[in-house]
Amino acid sequence: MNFEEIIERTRLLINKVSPVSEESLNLINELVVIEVYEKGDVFINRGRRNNKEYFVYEGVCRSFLLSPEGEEITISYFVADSVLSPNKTRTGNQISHLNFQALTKLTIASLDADKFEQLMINHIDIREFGNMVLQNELLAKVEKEIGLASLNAKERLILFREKYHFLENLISHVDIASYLGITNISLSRLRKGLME
Amino acid sequence: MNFEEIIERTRLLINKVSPVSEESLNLINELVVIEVYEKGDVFINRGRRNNKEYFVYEGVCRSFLLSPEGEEITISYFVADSVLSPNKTRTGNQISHLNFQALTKLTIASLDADKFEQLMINHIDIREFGNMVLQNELLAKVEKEIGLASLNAKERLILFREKYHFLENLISHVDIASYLGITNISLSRLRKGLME
DNA sequence: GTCATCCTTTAACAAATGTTAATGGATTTG
DNA sequence: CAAATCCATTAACATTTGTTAAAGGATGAC
Repeated sequence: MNFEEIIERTRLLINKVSPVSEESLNLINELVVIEVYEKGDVFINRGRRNNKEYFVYEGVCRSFLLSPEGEEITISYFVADSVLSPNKTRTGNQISHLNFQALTKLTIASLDADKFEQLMINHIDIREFGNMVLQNELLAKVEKEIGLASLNAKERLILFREKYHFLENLISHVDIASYLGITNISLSRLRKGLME
Repeated sequence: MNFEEIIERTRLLINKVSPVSEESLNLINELVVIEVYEKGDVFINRGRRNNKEYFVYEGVCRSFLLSPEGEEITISYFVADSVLSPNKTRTGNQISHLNFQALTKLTIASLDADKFEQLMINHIDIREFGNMVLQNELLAKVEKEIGLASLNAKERLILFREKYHFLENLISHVDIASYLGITNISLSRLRKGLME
């Protein structure tokens, strides 16, 4: 991925959220460092230091946690051309609260979070972008919360399909089931039920 | 509530999250406007404009939404000496995504969100405070999400009691049940089951 | 104080989801 | 190619949770 491609990728991704000036785009791109991971790699570990922001250029990843019983619970999915949860929302004292794992080959941009925060402070368009990422993050969480609190599993699966139709044949059903708050056996039953 | 009391209330509340200098405290207090509501009052309406930050001085309130079926779903509770979700996380284009309702007589401080954002930009300790509020907000959401995704209703009720023990005898069980993602009939059964 | 209203509990039954175990298909490894 | 492994499905049964309806208790209005 050459420099030109990176600039275009970043422009596309940022404009999807909240457009910034060409000057701001350049300032952001100066911070970009490309990282590539293989399927299955955990690239942010809960409990370890993390001080970066991330843009997903290619592939799919998820955030997950261990339940009290030691099962992996998928919290969120992140697809190509989207922004990972803001550093401030997934760390405390620079220590990560969550694990992030590549579910396919994954190409991401990483940016120093402190330097990015400075850009947010000094540039209103970058601040707007950052705030919009934050809003979208919370909005997605509230939506998921409502789903878990008010819909049954079948309805949640239907919503999941509307939002992430391409993921169902791409990633493990165990992961999807934990995201939906059910067992993978239930997921299999629901899939069958929805086929008819 | 006189000026001195307000200052002390604010100091207490802010120090619980992330301490700020005496100077910053004064700058924040200059923005404070006291609002008082009665039990049942909805003081932020979904779909209406809102451009304030809020501190809860006395009483309890909740955020809620209507499910697709028109039922009220309680998203979060906010108790005395805590900060309401940051404006940026509960609005989009200054339009509120959520309803907020007083569950008891409620005394809150409201602050102009734009002016508060300027304070965050110009004062690192206030920025730290704001960011910490944000982190706590997300952390609470992730915790709740894990609970909904990985625990059964009985376990969620036990957690709720640990976190909000005093609320169970104060507010409607219909509200609590929707927070836990169950019906109030199930809640009643679980309460009985846990008594033995 | 009595009536009306609201909230919680209880009961009986239905539906959804979990648990355990076995089966079958696909993919990888040797 | 065969064996091994992983993953999804299916089955049988247990448990949890929802639905509907009725009853009991508390609170406030008159």
